[in-house]
Amino acid sequence: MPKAYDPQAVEEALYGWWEQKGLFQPEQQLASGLADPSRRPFVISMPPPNVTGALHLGHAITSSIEDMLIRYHRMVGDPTLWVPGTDHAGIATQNVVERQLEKQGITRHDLGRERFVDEVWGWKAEYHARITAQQKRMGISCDWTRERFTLDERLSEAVLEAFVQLYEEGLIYKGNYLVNWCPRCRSAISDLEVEYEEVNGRFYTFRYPLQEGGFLEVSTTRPETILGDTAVAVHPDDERYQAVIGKVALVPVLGRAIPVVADSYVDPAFGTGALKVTPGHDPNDYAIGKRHGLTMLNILNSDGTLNQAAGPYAGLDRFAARRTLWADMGAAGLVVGDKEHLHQVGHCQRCRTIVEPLLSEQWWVKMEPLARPALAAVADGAIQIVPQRFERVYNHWLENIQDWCISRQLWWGHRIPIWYGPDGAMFAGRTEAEAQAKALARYGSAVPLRQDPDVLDTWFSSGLWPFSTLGWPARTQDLATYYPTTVLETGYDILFFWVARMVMLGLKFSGKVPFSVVYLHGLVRDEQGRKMSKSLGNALDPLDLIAEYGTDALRFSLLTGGTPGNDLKLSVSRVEANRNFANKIWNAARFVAMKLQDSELEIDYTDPNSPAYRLPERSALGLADRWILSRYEGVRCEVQRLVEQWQLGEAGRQLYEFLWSEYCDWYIEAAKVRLGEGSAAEAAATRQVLAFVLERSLRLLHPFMPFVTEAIWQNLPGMAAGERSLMAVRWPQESDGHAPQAEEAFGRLQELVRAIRNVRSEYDVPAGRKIAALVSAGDQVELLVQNLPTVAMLARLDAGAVQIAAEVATPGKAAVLAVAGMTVYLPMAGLVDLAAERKRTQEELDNVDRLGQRIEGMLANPGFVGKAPAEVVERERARLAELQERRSRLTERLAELEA
RNA sequence: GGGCGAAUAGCUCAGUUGGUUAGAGCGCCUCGCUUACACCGAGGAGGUCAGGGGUUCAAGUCCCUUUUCGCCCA
Repeated sequence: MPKAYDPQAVEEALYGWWEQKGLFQPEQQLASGLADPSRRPFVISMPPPNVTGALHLGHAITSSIEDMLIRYHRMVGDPTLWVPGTDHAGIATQNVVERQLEKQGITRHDLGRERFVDEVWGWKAEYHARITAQQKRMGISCDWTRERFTLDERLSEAVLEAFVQLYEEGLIYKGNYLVNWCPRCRSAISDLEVEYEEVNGRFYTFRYPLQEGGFLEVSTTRPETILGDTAVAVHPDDERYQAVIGKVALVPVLGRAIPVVADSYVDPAFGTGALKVTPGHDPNDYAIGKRHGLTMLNILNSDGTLNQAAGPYAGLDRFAARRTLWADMGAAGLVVGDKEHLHQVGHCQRCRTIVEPLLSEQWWVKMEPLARPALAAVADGAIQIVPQRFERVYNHWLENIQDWCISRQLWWGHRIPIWYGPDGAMFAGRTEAEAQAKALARYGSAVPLRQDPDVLDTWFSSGLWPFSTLGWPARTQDLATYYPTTVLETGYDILFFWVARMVMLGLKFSGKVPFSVVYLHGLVRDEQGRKMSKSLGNALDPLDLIAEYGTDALRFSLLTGGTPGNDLKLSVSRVEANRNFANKIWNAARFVAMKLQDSELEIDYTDPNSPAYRLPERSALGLADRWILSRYEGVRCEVQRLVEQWQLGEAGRQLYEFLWSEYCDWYIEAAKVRLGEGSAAEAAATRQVLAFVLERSLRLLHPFMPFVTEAIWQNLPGMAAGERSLMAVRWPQESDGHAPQAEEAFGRLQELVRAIRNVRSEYDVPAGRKIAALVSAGDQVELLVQNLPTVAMLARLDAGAVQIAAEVATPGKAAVLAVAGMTVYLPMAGLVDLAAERKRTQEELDNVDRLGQRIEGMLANPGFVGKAPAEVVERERARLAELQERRSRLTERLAELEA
């Protein structure tokens, strides 16, 4: 093993080897005997990345968490399936390709639909290879043989089936309503795809001429919509405007006559209290228009220019029209003024263009009937959301759900399976033939049919993902075995977009919840908490981090850097620290492997999937052995509990702490003594314990850091034999290491060693100098005598010059420690400064007194003694006794110093 | 306007049935190449757990409230 762990040297080869072993597939897990066929499969549908996207930290955190869960469950023995795939991402992908064509001066219309779509498929092929290669760098153990793409033939069949069923049940309908229109994408988008941003706009106030003379002052943020006004509204109770209700106003410039209506929607306190009403371009005005039977006028073309309804302004872009109209109105004396105005403006999620509400004929899904069962699934616990607080967000959205606009005026996507007859009649069909058959039934003869040109919202197909990937609508074996899936893991930002829709569609089409747990992670942000973005230039590329620090370091950082549902600020220094952690384990393993060489290790091969280092007889174990075995068992138990409770970060942190601060810092150091100075039997026992704890810890850590753990495991004698993989070794069962007395006793030795090191440091004793010690050990003589070699090595004492007795004679010039129930004298001729000793002792005494008083206060409180659990009271009593004992030692010492 | 989250060491964060003197990483200070590791080891400094009130024998943790920041929804 090289001196430093080099991730680049091992990762890609290990990944290829894992993949080739086939154990990412549940069939292989069962065949190898790793998975237990009687256990319920553990299944995750991977959130499919955009096929033309590049791996970013959002994918990286998703991969890290899901792979951690998958590896854990595979080791536990569940038949484990992780279904990967990519999403065609309609608008996003079409935009990317269009922009690319633009560079060559071509628009998609130049190519025509068919050639354009071919072009996108070409892109898909190229970028698909790139994104999956990038995902593999993360080490994800998903079943690539089951990889899917939302536009695959089988998945497209699922989309058609879902659409036709919903259509036939009346849950999908076509209608002319107000939609969010992106003039750049030239498509409708759904409510969710509109992002509101605060914009510093202007608030324009002008005079609305009345037919009978006079004016009504009205304000707007979008003057160009004046051209689409079909009413002016005031509040019915507004005294200022009683006289104008029912009168006729004239649209500026156009002179169109429109009514003045009374509607209580109008806020008399806002602006002038009179509202221009544009039902064709504003959702609130649309509602007013419906109530008053107003004309719905559309003044916009699909590209955001004004249409014929705008009269002289036709052909102008909406913003140019705004300026021109306002200037014209100024010339006509209608302008009152304008001022700065901060307001929320809707932008297209994909291209940031300002969205226009627009009347348009689109396809919709009726949501309320789908939402009700989805609410119930969470309410009755069929689906558990982690963290639980997101249930409220989920509920609120579903309780106030709006119908979903699913048609997009794009070319890249699933085409709407509706055909129109010559008279406009609609025929839904899973195939054109099915539609034709329906048409034949209606017309009695074959007629030419025209398919709807639009495609479906990408999220419509994503909503079917957990079951379409498993074969639905066909009744496949996979569907029967692996559906419903177990966990849906994703970022909280797509709770509505994706999660809620999968629940609704899953319940609708499979009659079952699509997953029983929703685990939501936070967004990865930069160190200042800003969203990572290309334009800010603060985006960290996971591949760069992997190249510099290794995949395990990145994974561990993402897993332990935060808590579920909360955003995670990723700092490079943290990744670096975790790279160091990987190196630390690597070196601990180097040490162990070196010590194991040529020794005969006892290995139990009973379970071919789980070779195990045997433990020595209990009687052969030293205190440090019993201590580390007990700590190992504690951590094993805790890690398992935390993982089962979705506290993955805490589980990882505990492993870090255990391996570094206990196994490396204390156990390995202690082991050196018994390996070097102990009997052959002691050395052999120590080797077994070193190997046992390391190997078991590697299993526990493997789901978090798969590469370094596997690379080390391959080097452990007797484990891999060149073919076994740590990935497919059983998760450790409970061991019988639990030994609280050993933990207590070793803890005392640690306390003692720390105290001596502290004094050495205070007195600047060089590390190389071994010092003498006299210890009044009271009833701990035996503990100390037995472990003297260890303590001597750790505290750098001269073992030959250590005197231990229940009470030793007080030496002269010595530093004195009252610790762990003992008094330790460190005679350091010429070094001890009496004044400094007095000060140090006094400070310690003060500290002991302070603590003692606190506890005395608690114990004197009848409420505490009476109401606190007995064990808590008992613990405090014991602590007090110990403090009192320490206090008397310190007082004694102080008296000596002052004498 | 409604909802949610955050506020803990200089920085980034843990702290999940309320119970030892509140922890880690990085940074900082002092030592040290002690035969796994300088991607290291030993020791140390550093916190009125945002403010206020309450519940409790006991509050960083539960309740109320205020402030600041962020997000979601309308």
